[in-house]
Amino acid sequence: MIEIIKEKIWESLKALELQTPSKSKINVEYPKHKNHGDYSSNIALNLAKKIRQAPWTLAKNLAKHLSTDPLFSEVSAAKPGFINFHISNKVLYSILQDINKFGHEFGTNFAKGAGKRVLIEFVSANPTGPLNVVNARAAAFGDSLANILLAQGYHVEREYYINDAGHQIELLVESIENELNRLEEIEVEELEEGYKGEYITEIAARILEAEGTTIHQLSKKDMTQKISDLALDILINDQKDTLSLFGVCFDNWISENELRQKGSVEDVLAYLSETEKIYDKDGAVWLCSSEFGDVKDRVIMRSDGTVTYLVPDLAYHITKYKRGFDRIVDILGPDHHGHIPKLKAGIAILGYKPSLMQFILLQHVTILINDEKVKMSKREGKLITLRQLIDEVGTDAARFFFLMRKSNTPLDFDIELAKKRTAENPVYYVQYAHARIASIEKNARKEKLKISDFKPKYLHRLSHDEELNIIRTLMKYPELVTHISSSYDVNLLTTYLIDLAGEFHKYYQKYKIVNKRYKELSLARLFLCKAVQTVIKNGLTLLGISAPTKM
RNA sequence: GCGCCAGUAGCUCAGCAGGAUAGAGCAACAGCCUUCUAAGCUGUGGGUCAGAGGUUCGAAUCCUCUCUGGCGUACCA
Repeated sequence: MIEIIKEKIWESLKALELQTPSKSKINVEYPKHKNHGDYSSNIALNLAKKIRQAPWTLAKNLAKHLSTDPLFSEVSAAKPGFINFHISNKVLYSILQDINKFGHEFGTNFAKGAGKRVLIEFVSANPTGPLNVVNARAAAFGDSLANILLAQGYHVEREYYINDAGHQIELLVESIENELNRLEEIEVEELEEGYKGEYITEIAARILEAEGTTIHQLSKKDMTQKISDLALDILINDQKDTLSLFGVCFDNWISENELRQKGSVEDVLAYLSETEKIYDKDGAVWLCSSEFGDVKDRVIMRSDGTVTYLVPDLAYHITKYKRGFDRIVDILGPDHHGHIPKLKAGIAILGYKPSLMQFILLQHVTILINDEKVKMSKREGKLITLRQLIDEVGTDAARFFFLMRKSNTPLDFDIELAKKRTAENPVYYVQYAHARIASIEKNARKEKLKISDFKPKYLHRLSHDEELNIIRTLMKYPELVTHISSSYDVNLLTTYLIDLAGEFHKYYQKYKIVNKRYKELSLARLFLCKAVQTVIKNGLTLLGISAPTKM
């Protein structure tokens, strides 16, 4: 609708033989106050200076010209020079018809993405333990964003990068090996840094069960390899299972280990040395990242000859470029933001366009139980895992809660609230609106009111402010989804659904929907309810949350 | 020190593609179930949008500085 109005304004300016700005400069927005109409534009204020005309006169002229358009019931000029648009009821009614006609496709806009290829990498947790709450936030966010981009016609691939190589894996294997020995009452020494927690014991026990004591007959090297293979297999599969419980499925699982075996690390080092943007210092090899926006240069090869994390990560990102994506999105945890400038610099040095990459940083998640913050420590193995979260509050509530906040603000996750089955809990509030409508429809069937008997001419029975306002809210849905596909503010959809559900609950409370004495009115209201239900369901689906018909 | 993110009602936060009187939920208080699910609804109170400048016809929104908090600033990943 916003686009249509922009178009209309542009045509009007042309018709009035005024200087026309580019359409993208025309601003149309939702006014804060209802008596300012459904949409408003400040075009007269912005253009006044250029045209040397008072904004007020310009606004009046434009309003007069636009008010003949059947799209609007009223177009008026307001105080300093705003133009306020009131959409005609007829158009509002036609939106309801659109919603019920398009059903689950209402709110899609495939033309926007037009098949452009987008890669979204998210979660990518170390396979050194179960998924934690920040991983969970990333999973909910990345998956929902992917859904939204898909609905806008982008060709999206969800990707998980498995960091199954490097120092952390060595530590993991050492920890398990130690635990294995401990289980068999072989004397062990405490590891200084190593992984703790029940899952280490569990994995050790499972390996023991699968392999028996024969594992000790292997050479040290073979045994380490065996443990590594088995442990990673267990951990990665556990992550996959948990994610799928959470409703998240990845298209690609990329293994760092495999990339390394293909020699991509050596390749990157070779490319880098050709660029002359690396140098030796203090026995290590450094990258001139500071020339490309980083705060300082970075080591890429340590004095012991091993490469730092940056190198395989560059190798990995090059594969993203080579696969020809139009947009590369990385969703990262809060502890990774220092990594972005290095990566961008490296990419630029290697001759790729850093501007194709977009980074989304998720902030911390704090778990609250009975208003108390739960302290977590990975080293001690004390953490709340995604699996526990799913068991405690369920996938629907967890996903909704993770998506209520902007990605770049910290999130407090109140477990008690997420478990509540009352209006305080926004998930239930929204889902209940959907279920309630299903229930109303059931009641209508009992009363012999069939939605198939509905006729468009009944729509004018929807005349209350509440009814028209609900349609206005429904009308915003498609442009909201489009907006989110560029801004990545997935939280706006969550908020929108809460608002829509609220409007509906209030309406329900005030007006009787099914009343067989007033057939036309009842059918019109059922038609409205159906549309509300469709939009709630479509929205929840994008968020990866179920829309139950009974609660 | 430098960098990133944030600071809006008692609490948790929306709003920040500059707009016309700053919003919701919770908490507090007062109400609504012989009526399509009370997992719901109605009403009341509550604010120097951290502070100071600047840009603008117009700033919670953009810019600069200050203060406060979180994180980063590894030859960790």
